[in-house]
Amino acid sequence: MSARSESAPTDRFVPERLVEAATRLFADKGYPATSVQEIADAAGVTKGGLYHYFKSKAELLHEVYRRLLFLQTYRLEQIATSSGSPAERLRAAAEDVVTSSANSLREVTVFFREMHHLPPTTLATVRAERRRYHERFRGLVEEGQRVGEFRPDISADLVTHSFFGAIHHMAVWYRPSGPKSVTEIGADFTELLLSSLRPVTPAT
Amino acid sequence: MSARSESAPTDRFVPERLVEAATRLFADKGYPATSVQEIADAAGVTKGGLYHYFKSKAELLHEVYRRLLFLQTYRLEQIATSSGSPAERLRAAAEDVVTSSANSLREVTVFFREMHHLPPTTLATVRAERRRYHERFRGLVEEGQRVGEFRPDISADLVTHSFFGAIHHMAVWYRPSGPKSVTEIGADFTELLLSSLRPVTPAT
Amino acid sequence: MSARSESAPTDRFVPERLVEAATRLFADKGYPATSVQEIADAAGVTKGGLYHYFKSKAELLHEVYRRLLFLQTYRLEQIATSSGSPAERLRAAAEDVVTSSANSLREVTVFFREMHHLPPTTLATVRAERRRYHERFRGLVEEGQRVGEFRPDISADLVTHSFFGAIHHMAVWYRPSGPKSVTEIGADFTELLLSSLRPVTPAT
Amino acid sequence: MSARSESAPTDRFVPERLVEAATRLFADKGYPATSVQEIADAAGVTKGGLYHYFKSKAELLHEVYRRLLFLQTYRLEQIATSSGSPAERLRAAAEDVVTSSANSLREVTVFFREMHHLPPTTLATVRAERRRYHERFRGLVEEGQRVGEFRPDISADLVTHSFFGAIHHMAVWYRPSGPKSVTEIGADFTELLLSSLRPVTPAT
DNA sequence: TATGAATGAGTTTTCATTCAT
DNA sequence: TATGAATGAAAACTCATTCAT
Repeated sequence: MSARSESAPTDRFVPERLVEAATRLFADKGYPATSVQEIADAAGVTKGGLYHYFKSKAELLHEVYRRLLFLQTYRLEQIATSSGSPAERLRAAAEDVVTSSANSLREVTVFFREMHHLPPTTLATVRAERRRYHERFRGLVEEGQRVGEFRPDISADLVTHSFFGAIHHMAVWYRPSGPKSVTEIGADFTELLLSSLRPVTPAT
Repeated sequence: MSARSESAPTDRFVPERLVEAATRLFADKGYPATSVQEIADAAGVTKGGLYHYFKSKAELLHEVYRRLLFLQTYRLEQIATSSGSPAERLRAAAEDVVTSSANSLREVTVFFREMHHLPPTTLATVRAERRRYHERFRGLVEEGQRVGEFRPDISADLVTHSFFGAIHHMAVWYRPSGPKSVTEIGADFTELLLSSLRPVTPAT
Repeated sequence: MSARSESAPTDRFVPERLVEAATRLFADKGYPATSVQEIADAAGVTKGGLYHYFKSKAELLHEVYRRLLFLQTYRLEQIATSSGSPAERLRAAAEDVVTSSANSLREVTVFFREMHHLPPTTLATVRAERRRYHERFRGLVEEGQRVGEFRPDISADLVTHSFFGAIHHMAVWYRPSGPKSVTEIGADFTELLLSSLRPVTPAT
Repeated sequence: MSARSESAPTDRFVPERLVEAATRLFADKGYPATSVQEIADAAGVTKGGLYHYFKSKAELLHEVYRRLLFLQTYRLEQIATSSGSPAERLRAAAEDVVTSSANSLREVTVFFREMHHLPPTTLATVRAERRRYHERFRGLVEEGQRVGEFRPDISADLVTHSFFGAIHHMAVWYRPSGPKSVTEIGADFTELLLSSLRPVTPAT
């Protein structure tokens, strides 16, 4: 029913191709600098065809957000509710965020950089969901602080903001072709995060 | 600070007003979504007047970068070459970056978010200077690792990337009207940075 | 009234619903400002469905004209050929035009306002039929003038034009919810028409 | 300062030419069916130039209304406040409306036929002014009824509506090249109007 | 009989920039 | 030094119509 071969823009369904093209172009040139014509061309569709599936350019942007949010929220939820100590779960969550973000670099770039171009209502929804996501992650830090695994005198909020800032920033410097693999970078980032949370007087 | 010129006093501030207006608008709406007309209006100048001082919209964007880069580079240089242990200098540098970034939130926003709209040559220059800045900061980390003040098994490069990612991300959540002062946030961020660098086996 | 066909009962009314929806939308927004999609939506049909019954948007407009012309011509013919003095027949005709127009306000609006959007051949037909209608009505006035019931020194043509102009204009000010009933307005209009035709020296 | 020669579209000022072109095209093809491109072309200006003077297509339509309303209101006011019996003033007003409308046939056509395409606020203004105009004219009829010059049992409101309907309708049948001059038609229309208002029992 | 995908030409509007004054 | 008229290219979006199914 779906893709029988593995290349050519005519594979996969049209809306799929449109979202992919849009993601790539938005990441490369920014949302306002990308024309609907370019998206249509890149997806091998006419402009009219694009508007058959998405009622505006903004709706395409929204779709990029929906997909990333859905994916990330789902994964974090899975990890946060699994068994293991807070430190273990935070470690798993951090590694997962880093690797999945590295694999969706374009989406991440668009997410942070173009957010202010979302229509107001959509923006509110997206922000609310991102806040929930933030709180979920922060919750793991707080849990660890409560049970004594993490330094309690460092703001869990700040740690979370800092961590996601670092993730977002990956889009600026990380290149899949670079010297380190995604897994290594995930491990490094996680180590850095946990390192900053080590208790001042280690349990003897 | 600049221009001690000889023309009428109202004249002297026109370019200044233009850059300020442009910074604000670029931060609020993004570079491509801001029209030259809006900038001129916000600065109380006609479009023709704007083109008298800046030969293109891109040049205005460039100017925003020049100012921020100049300022930050200068301050970091001062601190890095001052006396004190690496840890002391890193602390001072980190605090300074946080507070000065918080005070120039709009410039920082524009810096990271709109960079890809710079004309190619300017972009190359800006990237080079940012790389130097990054290396200067990373150097402080490496120094501290060499003298044993910081954990040596954490990538100095990653720490630096992470830190600047966090700074940039401030523009997303920090509001001057929020509960914490700039100084407090600077202290917190710095503590977080240094905490992550604490040696695993504390100096006995 | 028409179509005693043999297909499914829901089918039979689709074209009917389409013409009604089109009439309403053309009257509200004008012919060019109404999209085929809107008409289809309003009739609860898909666009494809609409094109099954009408081969173009223009044909729908044409249909609005056909119906109104058929109706009005038929009624005037009936009245004009009935018995009674010219004044009596003119009175009956006028009352009938006013009331039937008031009951088909939307059709009347479309008739006069959107006529120039008819395709050329249709337009010619419609104009010819309207001219016949005009002449039929004017004939009644002229008859009355010949037999001395009406002032002979007033142009029958002008009276007719004026009367139909007034009728058309009803769409601008008349509202079914207004203070006067359709019958009252019909009586008033008729009185006004006949009043203007009264002989200068009343029959003694 | 103004037109030195009497033809060529480059004479007169640009906004003037644009309004004239718009009036003609709106009258010929209707407002929605007229493209901004056509107006610009007809006025010998680029589309950008058009938008330099009028901020939207709707504003051009509005301008057509402003001019006609201003003109007609001014003339009626002059006549209504002049000396003479109500009948004399009504006669003067009617003749003037007919002739000035005949000389602005296109404006009149646009006025009645395209009114519903005005933006809501403008529409409200225009309707209010038209209502004042209507009331002014109706006032003359009422005055004449009060002093016994006109039949009191005919609705002054209906007479006024009817008269303006007839005027509007002129655009449908009147051609400057026709057999009757504007003045003759004005006289005929006026005679018709006054004829309908003659008292039933003439003053003996 | 009816659908919905797709097209391509056309719509209004914006905008960075130039230039005569 | 500054203005405002003018341009021309490009933007987002709409729409009547066709057609395979």
